[in-house]
Amino acid sequence: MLKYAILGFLKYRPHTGYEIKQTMDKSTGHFWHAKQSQIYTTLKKLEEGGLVASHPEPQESRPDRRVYMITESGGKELQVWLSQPVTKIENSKVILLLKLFFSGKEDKETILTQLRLQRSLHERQFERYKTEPTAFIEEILALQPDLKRDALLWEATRRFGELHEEVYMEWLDETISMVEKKF
Amino acid sequence: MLKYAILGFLKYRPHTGYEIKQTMDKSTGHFWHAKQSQIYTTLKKLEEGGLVASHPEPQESRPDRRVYMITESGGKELQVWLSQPVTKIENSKVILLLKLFFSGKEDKETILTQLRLQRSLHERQFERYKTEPTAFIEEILALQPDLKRDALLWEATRRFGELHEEVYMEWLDETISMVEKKF
DNA sequence: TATAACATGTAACTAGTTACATGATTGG
DNA sequence: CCAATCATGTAACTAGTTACATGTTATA
Repeated sequence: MLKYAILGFLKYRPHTGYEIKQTMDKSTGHFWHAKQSQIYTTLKKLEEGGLVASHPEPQESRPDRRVYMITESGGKELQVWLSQPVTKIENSKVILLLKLFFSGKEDKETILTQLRLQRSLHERQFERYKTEPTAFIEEILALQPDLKRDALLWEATRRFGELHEEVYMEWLDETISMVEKKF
Repeated sequence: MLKYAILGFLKYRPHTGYEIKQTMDKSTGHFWHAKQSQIYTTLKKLEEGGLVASHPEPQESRPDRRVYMITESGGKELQVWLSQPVTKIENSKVILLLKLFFSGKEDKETILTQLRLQRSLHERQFERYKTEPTAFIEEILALQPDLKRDALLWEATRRFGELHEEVYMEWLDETISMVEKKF
């Protein structure tokens, strides 16, 4: 899938591997991410398959960069993927829930510490999703006002993250007080 | 991580690989799942590491089963894992959002079809989370009333799934009407 | 009579993570 | 002067998926 994320970013403009990582972290970070190393290996595979093309760009006083562009065939592959509906819901993996599920023999305080730590982590994340992707969207829209439709969808994905963090905190609060009372 | 899920189930009672798959689907399915093949290979690795032990159980008129039990060392490893706090929030991957993010050039109807299909899938899933794990919890609690504490936590994880599906639907409705109006 | 459920496993593959290796420049 | 940023890549590994292989029995 990272393949399509990369093609998607390159559709807007050429990127180096390093830049893809940065753009990804600032925009799709809360629903799609990748390590730098995986980005480089995937770019290589994409180039072998003719979906992207690259050229080295010498820089003064900086290491050389390799700039990647999407090819016509890459554009088509992206388009086909985008037009296909997602026909199933993905089963996610949540380590916290797995641990909690098997924690019946743990003592009350261990569980509460666990849940309270998560509460603070998600609170921070919630604040992030309200500012970071918003800044990203406004920044790009100021330079390219023709991306209004894109920006509406970007905002929708940001909103998803916000709602999810909100409900996560709600659930943590609910669960913390349940454990406090009934354990 | 599947390793810990398996140890967790074996802590309650011995299971065959086949049974682990079934139990997992009915209980942790919405936040932890695995393919049958992965369960078998993981059991094998766990046995090599001495964390579980197995013996074959001949059956009349059925293929033989291999029953796995947790060992003392396996119990300890589980215990250590359970007591460690989860110190970061995991970055999830949501294909639908990735697709939506790059769909600025798709036409309105393609996007709406996509979102409406998801709406119906999540509605079905929502109904499931309200009944399936509940039935599982009650079934076990009827046989083993000493698992009351465990059952409280199981119910909390079920509630998480319910809340998440609810907010997912909320977001889909919000996004569908946004696309209808502004695209 | 067909298909779902029971039952176990291997092989090949794809995806993703961690660790290593290298090295210049800028800002505090 | 130290940490962060810029910049690219490989190797080894872990996790997970797909496909293949085999065979019985209960049930609709």
